Amino acid sequence: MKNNKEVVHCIVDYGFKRVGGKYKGRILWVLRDSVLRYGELKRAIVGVTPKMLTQTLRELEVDELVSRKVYLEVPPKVEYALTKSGQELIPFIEQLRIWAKNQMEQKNITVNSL
Amino acid sequence: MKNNKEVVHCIVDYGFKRVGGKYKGRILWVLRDSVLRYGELKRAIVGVTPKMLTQTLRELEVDELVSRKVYLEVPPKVEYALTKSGQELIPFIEQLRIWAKNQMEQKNITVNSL
DNA sequence: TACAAAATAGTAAGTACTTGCAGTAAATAT
DNA sequence: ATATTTACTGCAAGTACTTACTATTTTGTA
Repeated sequence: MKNNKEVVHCIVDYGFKRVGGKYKGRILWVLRDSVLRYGELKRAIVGVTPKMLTQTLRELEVDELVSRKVYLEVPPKVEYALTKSGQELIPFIEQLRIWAKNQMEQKNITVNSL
Repeated sequence: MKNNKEVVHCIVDYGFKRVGGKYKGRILWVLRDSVLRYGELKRAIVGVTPKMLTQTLRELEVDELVSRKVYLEVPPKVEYALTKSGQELIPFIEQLRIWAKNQMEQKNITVNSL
């Protein structure tokens, strides 16, 4: 999302710009109750390419929704966790999730993985 | 969003796919408490091109978040309103909005229009 | 000494999303 | 007869977003 991130039209617009994007919601959601290493996230978010995962995590980090902790070991170890702001977003995602669940039931849609 | 809309990885993924996109959130939000004509929406959503607005409204219609009522008059008159599913999404957007508002205050960000 | 492991970085190529611009329809006002 | 109004549609062009693939770092291990 290099997109006019500067041009915010309204508060709702601002909100969606922080959380929008192909993987952000899922990443925040899996981090809701556990700190995860890069590789663990990779396995959790089925379908992400490593490049995309890293890139998305960087954006979340810049926006201060996710924190990154590097352990100086070899092989490398990096842990990702929600920040306070990130945690505050969880109830919101939870609500979307409830809505989505109902929709999927009504429309008889099933999920590919998980 | 022609994007693998078919490939849903999890419930959260499904939810974000319905509401994601550059203008969907804003459109749903302005429709929260009033039925609007195409032209009114156009003025409300600062920055949308007519093409994009139409396209986005079509997607929302297909997803049954928004209803479209055509009056057989000349010049044409078309009204857009939230469906039941669309309305159920409002509390969610409201929550994102509260979060976003806090964030913007903390980060001292201001809005370009509105 | 070559090899594996974990977490990336860089660049080119591909695909999806948006914009811009021209054009349509049909009744009414001029 | 022509202009005006409203809500679009179609297509080409432009921009943003993703993927694919190659490469890097460092230390313990075979």
